[in-house]
Amino acid sequence: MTAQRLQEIALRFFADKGYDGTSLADIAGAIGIKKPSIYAHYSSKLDLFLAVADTALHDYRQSWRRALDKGEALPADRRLQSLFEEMGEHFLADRTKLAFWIRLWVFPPADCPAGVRDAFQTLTGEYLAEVAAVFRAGMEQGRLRPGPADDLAHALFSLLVGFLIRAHAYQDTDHLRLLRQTWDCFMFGIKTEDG
Amino acid sequence: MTAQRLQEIALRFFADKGYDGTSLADIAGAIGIKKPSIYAHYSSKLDLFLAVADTALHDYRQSWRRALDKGEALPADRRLQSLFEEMGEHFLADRTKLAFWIRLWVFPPADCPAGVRDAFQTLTGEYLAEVAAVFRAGMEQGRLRPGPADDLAHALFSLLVGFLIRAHAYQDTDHLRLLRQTWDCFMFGIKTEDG
DNA sequence: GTCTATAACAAGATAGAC
DNA sequence: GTCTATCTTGTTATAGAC
Repeated sequence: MTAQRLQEIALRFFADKGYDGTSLADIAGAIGIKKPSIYAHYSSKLDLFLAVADTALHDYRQSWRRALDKGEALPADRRLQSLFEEMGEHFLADRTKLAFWIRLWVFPPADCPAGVRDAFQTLTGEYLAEVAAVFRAGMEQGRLRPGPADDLAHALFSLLVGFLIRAHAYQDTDHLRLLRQTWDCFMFGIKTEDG
Repeated sequence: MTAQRLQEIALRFFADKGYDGTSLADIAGAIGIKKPSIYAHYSSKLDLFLAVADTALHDYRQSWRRALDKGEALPADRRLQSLFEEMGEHFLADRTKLAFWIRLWVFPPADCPAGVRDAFQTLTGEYLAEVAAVFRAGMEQGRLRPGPADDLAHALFSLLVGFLIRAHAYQDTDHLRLLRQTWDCFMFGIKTEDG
């Protein structure tokens, strides 16, 4: 199916050069067809982008849904760690996916319909609500410090986002080690007890 | 000076719509001149961008240089906190500056010379080295847990970046409260001592 | 479904008058 | 320094043959 190939290649270009920086000739050339042939599969450049974005949103939801389910039986603190590492490894494993995801969330194209941005925000809101629930469970179990669960969920999300963006910008270092180190800070703090 | 006005307006457009998404006609129109007049001040669109980027890089360096100096007399843990909050507040105070900074670092334009990206990386490298030194000092003073100072500096940087990008995407919530909450997690951890 | 050809337009950049 | 006019190139998109 050429439509599928088009999405794959378009994802690469949009992730790498951005929506405005990508021309349909680039995409067509990369899969060996001519530019007008794209219109047999997608009615416009934006239509192609929306198809790619839709796939990305589904993948995003699936990734945290699966990561949450995977650690369901764990105590809350271990579940959060599992979630953090699973999400980190998920995006680290595919840099193209990561770059597209960041671009879609942080700098969507100017003519991107508001519905897509809202869908992203809604998904993230659902994710944050789930994470906050795990925080509350951990506090009730006495395994996590008492605190504002919603804010803590946002803080953990910030940490994940920052880690991923740093990984996007620094392509060289040992990210898995840093992922665990970053998690340990969040878990145990950097301060000594007697400070 | 029209050249100065051009930089200010260009900064806004580049931050908001990106380099590729901004046309010289947009910029010219916003300050009330015509497109060709820009060429009396800058030899090309890229030349204008580089001028803006240069200013942004200086501002970036100055912000962490000043934040580091400001807390020089504090003990290491308080100094890190001061640094984190100063940097956070610095970028939160000017969303345009923040958006341009993120774009320049994470998704520079395709025709952006490698020198500019390298300059950014070098600046960040210097910053990370300074932060790592503060970590080491804190460990020697017994106020911070022993650990890999370089990795911890990166982790703290990730946290700041994630917080800022989250703030860029969610323009509504109370960011200063979340900034402090996020810091507390990093400082004291989320785990109870007896876990 | 893919192609050639072309329309319609926007963008960066230059020439030359004022 | 700013303008009008123009050039050139690149882009999205369509028409119509195969």
